Amino acid sequence: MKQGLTEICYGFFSTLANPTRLAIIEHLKDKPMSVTELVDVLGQEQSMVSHNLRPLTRCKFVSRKREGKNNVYYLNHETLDPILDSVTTHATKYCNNGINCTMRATVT
Amino acid sequence: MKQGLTEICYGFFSTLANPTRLAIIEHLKDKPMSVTELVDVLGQEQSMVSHNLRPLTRCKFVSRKREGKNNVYYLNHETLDPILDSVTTHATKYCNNGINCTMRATVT
DNA sequence: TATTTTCATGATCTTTTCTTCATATGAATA
DNA sequence: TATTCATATGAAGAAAAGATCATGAAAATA
Repeated sequence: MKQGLTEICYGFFSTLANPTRLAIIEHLKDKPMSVTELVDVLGQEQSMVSHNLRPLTRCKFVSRKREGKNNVYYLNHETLDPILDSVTTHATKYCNNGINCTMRATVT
Repeated sequence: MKQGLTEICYGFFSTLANPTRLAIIEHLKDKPMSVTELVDVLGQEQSMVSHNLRPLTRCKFVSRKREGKNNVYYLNHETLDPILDSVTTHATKYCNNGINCTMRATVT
């Protein structure tokens, strides 16, 4: 049974709506990296990086591959490149690159 | 001063990461609607609809136009159509249309 | 201008999500 | 096989976001 667009999008966007996960994505854009490498470049705790890799993996935004003693994570460029390009275009055109944005979605 | 991609994306995606706001977007895809009309089709409280229209407006996903005694909201198709198409494509190809997805991003 | 209709906003409580600490697991190497 | 390196997982307190109730404000109309 096919789910509605709203539900699918909710899982999709809420996985992306997190600074740590976005930073991971931004780094994986350049090259695949192991957890330890991500920990180094992000300056975050290992458990935090691992915790955040999980939803990214579940939603297929990244894939994992065991290489020697490392788990190396690969970005799903096919999905994410066009999406991130769209965001950039929108931000440039409508948001002055985010300068005027609160960067929060709070409903109030 | 230009903000990093991560920050811009965070505002962008967290605004989209909400079922009510996504439902609003889905309805506005068909045609512009007033708040009262949205309240009717969504079956949600008026204050809730208004509260959720705010971040959508701030992020320029919708625009507002006063028409008579109504505030009519217009979807930004230019930004949202390609994005939603990308999500659908991803869901079809990688997620079996969301059937296997928890639909939540929870870190644990 | 008083009233109604339409919509926005504020405050508060609830729920969800995040962060951190502690610990477990698994593969490689000594 | 004991140890180490690399990573995942669980649980719990903290923080953020959401839902609801109450109220305020603007435009149209009577």
